[in-house]
Amino acid sequence: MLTYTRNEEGLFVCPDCGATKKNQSTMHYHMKKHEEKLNHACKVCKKEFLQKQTLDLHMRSKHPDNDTKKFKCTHDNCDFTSLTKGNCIIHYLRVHYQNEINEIMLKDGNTFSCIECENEFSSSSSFYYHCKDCIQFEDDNKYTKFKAL
DNA sequence: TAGCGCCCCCTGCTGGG
DNA sequence: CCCAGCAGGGGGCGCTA
Repeated sequence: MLTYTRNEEGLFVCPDCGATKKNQSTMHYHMKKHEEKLNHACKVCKKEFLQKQTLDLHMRSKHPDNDTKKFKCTHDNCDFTSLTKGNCIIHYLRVHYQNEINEIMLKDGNTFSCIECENEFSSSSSFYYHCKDCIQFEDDNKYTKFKAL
């Protein structure tokens, strides 16, 4: 089995490809990819995934049971629900903060950039997700209050 | 060092209007 | 064709063995 080492900066170094990671768990995950030990298969449809969490998400979306959790949009009179908190945040900003976002969004072809922080994003989804850091909310913590149902 | 769980963030694809 | 939403991957953090 391969083992990783630390360099003089204290970073974890992959002996296989030389990649460096500052977090030990991240390097551990990286090493597993080299060893191809990340096969998580769905018991129902046999589909395979790299990560257990991805398998869990697949199970919740394709083979839901009574315990399946969803995140609900906290905006007044909005019934939107999503399997992931991230998607719920994107929905919340895209739909309910459209005006605020339009003020800071600069679209150039398929590239979305933020005039507040000058970051660029390759998709609208990632731009909207990013906007939670650049937009002034009426209720600062509202987007963090999405409840798992 | 190894293993696990949980989370955030980003991305690409898809389906509906 | 565009956009909202879905679903998957990468990696960070914390904890325990």
